[in-house]
Amino acid sequence: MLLRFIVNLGQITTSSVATPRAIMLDIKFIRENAEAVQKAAVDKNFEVDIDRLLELDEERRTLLHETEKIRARRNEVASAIPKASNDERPELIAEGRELKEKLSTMDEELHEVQESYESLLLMVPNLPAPEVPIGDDDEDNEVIRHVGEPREFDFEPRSHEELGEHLDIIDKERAIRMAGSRAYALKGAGALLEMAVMRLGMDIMVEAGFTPVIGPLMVNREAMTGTGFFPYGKDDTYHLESDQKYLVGTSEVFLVSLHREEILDPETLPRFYAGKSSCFRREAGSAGRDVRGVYRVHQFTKVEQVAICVADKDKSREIHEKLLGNSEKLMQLLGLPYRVAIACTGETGLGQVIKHEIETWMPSREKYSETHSCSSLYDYQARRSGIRYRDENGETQFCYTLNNTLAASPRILIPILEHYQNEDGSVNVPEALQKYMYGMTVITPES
RNA sequence: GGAGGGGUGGCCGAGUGGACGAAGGCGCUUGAUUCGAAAUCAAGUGUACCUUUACGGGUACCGUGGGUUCGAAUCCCACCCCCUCCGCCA
Repeated sequence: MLLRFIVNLGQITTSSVATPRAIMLDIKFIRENAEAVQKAAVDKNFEVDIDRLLELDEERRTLLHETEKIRARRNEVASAIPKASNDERPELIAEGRELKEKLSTMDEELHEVQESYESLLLMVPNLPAPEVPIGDDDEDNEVIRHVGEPREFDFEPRSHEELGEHLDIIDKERAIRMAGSRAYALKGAGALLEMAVMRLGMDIMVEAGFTPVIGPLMVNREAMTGTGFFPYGKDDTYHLESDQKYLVGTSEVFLVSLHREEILDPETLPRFYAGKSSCFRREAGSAGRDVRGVYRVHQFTKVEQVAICVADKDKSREIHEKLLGNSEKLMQLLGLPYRVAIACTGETGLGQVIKHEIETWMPSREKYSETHSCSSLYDYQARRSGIRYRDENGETQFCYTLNNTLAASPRILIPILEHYQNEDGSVNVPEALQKYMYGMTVITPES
């Protein structure tokens, strides 16, 4: 089985040996469900050796126990010294010195074990929900409903690329000249169209009670690891080397990280956020794929939904449907034909429990293609990010997180342009977008 | 970019080598008082990991990481962040 990602372990740093933080699936859970976890990794197409992890866990705990015993004695000796008589003191100091030596070698060993352990732990995937079909690629996704019908053209429809050029609203040639492959520029009605979709999207979000957020697009490694994009997604992420910052591939990174290392008041849950941001993706390993048009680009704009809720599967599922519903609402307002599918295991990301994709009909591709992705992660991100709440027993619990695309452009412009095109190469503006387009109803080369 | 100041618990704030997981205050919880409340008094009040059937015990955490020491919130080094002034700037 081909591995989806090439893993770079080199730069993962771990938290201190003395205070291991919960950073992944609960190790106790992994211990008790080793087989299921290993199966999840195989089904999801991630390579991780659970047996090795458990071995390291065993070693780690043994060393932890031993070092803690030495530390306890060291503390005892150290506090006895000031009270000791002059006769006793040299002996105690000698013992302390000895303990220090012992501790330093053992600590080093523990450190190494801990580091391997945590690196491995970061790569353990979350378990997919039972209803997720097992499979390798999107061929194995399970379509659960269709909404709308692909348009029957009584003329030869043009691709969005042709339309974009004809209308002079998508300029790839000039953009590529200054920025390289997969670059594009939206001009005139093209730029307005993108902004219109984003504004419509944000209106839906605000009406639904989501808090709009514009957040940092350059973030540190902790935010990337905390949201589960590192270590696996590292190759797909732009790195600003001189500042040790990374460009986010989605506003999910800053929306989830908003509450990093916080204990939230459960009264304030669930929290709903809508982020609007540029998104940056290197698209590593996809050279030569989807090179036509603006389907797969390095930089795009997105309105994203994020929810943080209590650790309850039913509640999470309820919110999942709500997020999905918001996106479908947008699609229906845009009047675009789409279908909804459950992503199979091979298409389900490291932390994802279940993912629904909205796939929109794209005439030029002659198929439904992904425009939205709605994911439940349970406590996967919250563990890594330290987002907790206090339950009714006063115990801290990790929150559950979810996210879904509300609208991503320019990809969403593809079905809009292609679906609403006219025989003369003009494009009708969907009614829902007209008010954000200064009343423009049709895009022509002159408009 | 240059010069200086600073990061301690939910908050404020003390602490410059041992009695400090950390004074004091505020806040919060519980109890006493009260018909009830306020005020007052008393007790409690961080996070995580390891261990234990349990009661409990242990370890770590004073921005982060290293170092010195029998012993570090306290001393040393590096980094991160915040504030003030200067420079530059949408």
